[in-house]
Amino acid sequence: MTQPPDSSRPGNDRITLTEVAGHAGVSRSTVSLVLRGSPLVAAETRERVQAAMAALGYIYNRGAATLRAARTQTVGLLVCELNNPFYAELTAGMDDVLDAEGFVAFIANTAEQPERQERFLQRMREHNVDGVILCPAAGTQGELLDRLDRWRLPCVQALRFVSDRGRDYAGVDYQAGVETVVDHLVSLGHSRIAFVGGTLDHSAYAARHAGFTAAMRRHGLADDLVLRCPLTRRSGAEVADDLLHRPQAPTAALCYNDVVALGLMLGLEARGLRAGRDLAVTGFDDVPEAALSRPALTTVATSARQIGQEAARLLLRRIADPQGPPERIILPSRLVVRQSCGAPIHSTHHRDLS
Amino acid sequence: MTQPPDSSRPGNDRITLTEVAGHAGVSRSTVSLVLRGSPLVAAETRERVQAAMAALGYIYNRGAATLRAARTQTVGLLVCELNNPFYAELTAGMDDVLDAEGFVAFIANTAEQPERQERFLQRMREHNVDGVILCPAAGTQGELLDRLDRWRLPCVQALRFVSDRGRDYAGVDYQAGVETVVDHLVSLGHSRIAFVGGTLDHSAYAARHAGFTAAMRRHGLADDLVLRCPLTRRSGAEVADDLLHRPQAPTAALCYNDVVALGLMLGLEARGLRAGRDLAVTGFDDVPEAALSRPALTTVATSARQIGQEAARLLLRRIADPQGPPERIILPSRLVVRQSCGAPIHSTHHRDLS
DNA sequence: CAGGCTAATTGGATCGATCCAAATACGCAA
DNA sequence: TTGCGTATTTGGATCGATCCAATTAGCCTG
Repeated sequence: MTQPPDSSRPGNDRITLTEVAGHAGVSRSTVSLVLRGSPLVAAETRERVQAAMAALGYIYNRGAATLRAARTQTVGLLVCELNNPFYAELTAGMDDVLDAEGFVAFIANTAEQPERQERFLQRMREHNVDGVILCPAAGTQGELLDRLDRWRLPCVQALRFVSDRGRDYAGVDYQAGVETVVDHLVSLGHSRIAFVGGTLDHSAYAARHAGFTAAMRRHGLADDLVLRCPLTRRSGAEVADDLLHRPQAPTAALCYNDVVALGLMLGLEARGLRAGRDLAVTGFDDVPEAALSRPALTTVATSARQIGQEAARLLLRRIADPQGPPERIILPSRLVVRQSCGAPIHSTHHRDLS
Repeated sequence: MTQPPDSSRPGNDRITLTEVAGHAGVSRSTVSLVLRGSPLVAAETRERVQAAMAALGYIYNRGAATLRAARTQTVGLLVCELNNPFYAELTAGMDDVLDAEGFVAFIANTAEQPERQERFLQRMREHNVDGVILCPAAGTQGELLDRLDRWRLPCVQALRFVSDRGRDYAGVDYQAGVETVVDHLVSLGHSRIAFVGGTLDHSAYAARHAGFTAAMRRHGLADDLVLRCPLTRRSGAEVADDLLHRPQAPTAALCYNDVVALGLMLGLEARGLRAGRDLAVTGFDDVPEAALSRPALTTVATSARQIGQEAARLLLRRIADPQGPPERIILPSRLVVRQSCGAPIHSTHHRDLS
């Protein structure tokens, strides 16, 4: 009927700064200064306090600190598609930089759902994050960024943007990447080139499509062969028929990303056709499988990890200086020519491994 | 020389519960009760308070709440290798469940470094997480779990464990998975089978190796052909020579995971050999590339996302009831027979897409 | 030795919520 | 009208840190 006599109340055993102060024979204020590495404290005192902290097993209570101090040393990562290996790499890159600066990141997978993204943002605000890195879900309204401003919540957009006017952004030069691919295909003699894949509207789609259009026009070629389809292997495979049974069938398919390209190659194979011989196929991202498929996929390499690192760096800078000038970091991409575009097939000895 | 006159102090504009109370004409206590959904509050009052919150744009300050309340609604995710697509999927699964319960997760990539893992754990404690999901870095000492106990920090191990005696764990039945592979290879007539890959010692390695040994002995076969190598494509390729130039060369290589297996297949090819014809090759994980390689890789499918979900569920249960009985969830794996093990080659029409 | 200056330390108020015991309001029976 | 039980509401103390103005200690100089 009563509490068990020996019941040690849960969580009551946490050592506080006051207890450390008692043990070290100084005031709370001094311990607090030591915690924050203030130069005001005498070396001898500092050591005594640190010894006390070690002896008692003191753990800093950031929640308490946050109540007074401005910062929490936390940031939010809102990723539009966490299960995609590309974003995994990106996240790892962010983690590298944040860890080095003593920050911890909340992670959230918005799964391309704006309302989920909204929910997570609220939650992050409740947790008082110092800023967020956002890969905006497709369909995100531009008004969101204004709200972030009003909330005074520093935000860096990564890989995609709702708007990048006057805002921090880290991404890849998708347009130039696609243009390089077109140039390469044209140099191989192709003139009917299709742009394949992508259903959602966001800046990353727009940029690639713009690259396609710009390069085609530059070469005086028609840029109207655009097939939108979901970014899955399956849809890539299914689009093969549509592509080949047109009045003027293209001789090359420039795919939105590797996943679609790999799917398309499977679709061709299932029809007894082969990429690189019957249809030139190219991808985008250079996922590990690209080097591995037969024929190996010509694609554009982007360094996901590095983008993650840059985005984190931008955010930390913005947190430190909210008024500073906005920065855009656009990393270059790199054309990786393999066999799927019809270039001469090399010996497998030279295939790249990862 | 003085502050600009209009300088609105940063962060001073946050609405507090007290202001909501004033606006709604009730006390702070009442607002607090509304926030926590207490049934004590009269419906009419509740509505008035909620209207005030909406009108003022109130944001709950969890940091402040944490100071008094026991819970933070946050957990930590310590992943040993975040950039691996497998873990990306796992993380997405955890996120699904945590989101539904209103929790947010801190993420940390330990990158197989115990000291990094240690650092993150301290940081999570500072942030007062309610619990952690741990994929222990290779080399983690068993003593860590005791410390977690002492800290009263609920912990669920996932995919690997340091020790699972009396502890929560969610993972895959690696041993059974490997045994199935051995059985299949034996049924195809193989008797000299090598176990290839893995350098780090952890439970996931031990379980697979145990499966190999058990099944081989069961069939009365020698289980001593074990080649340890790093889990990269490159090492997989390099191991091919070693494998083939032994006095009694094996006829099958059961690889630790798909990455090594895919590498090994490339190594064979570079020597003019072919998996499934000159050497049976199998993998583990069923990564997307497995279905895509030529020949397609026979492997064992595990559902990463589901494991993530289960691990999160276990953790939430443990947080709710710290004294409850420990639970182990072992999900089954599934043999996926493709061409790399020497089974008859099917038409590509039947190849599975993802 | 007083006075001034720097270096180091300190106590009390404070952040924004929760907890708890106590106060108040209301309805109804005696 | 009083008394009492139930339903609501409330003020003050509290969590564990930080901030700030004020104090104390130590040293040098004239």
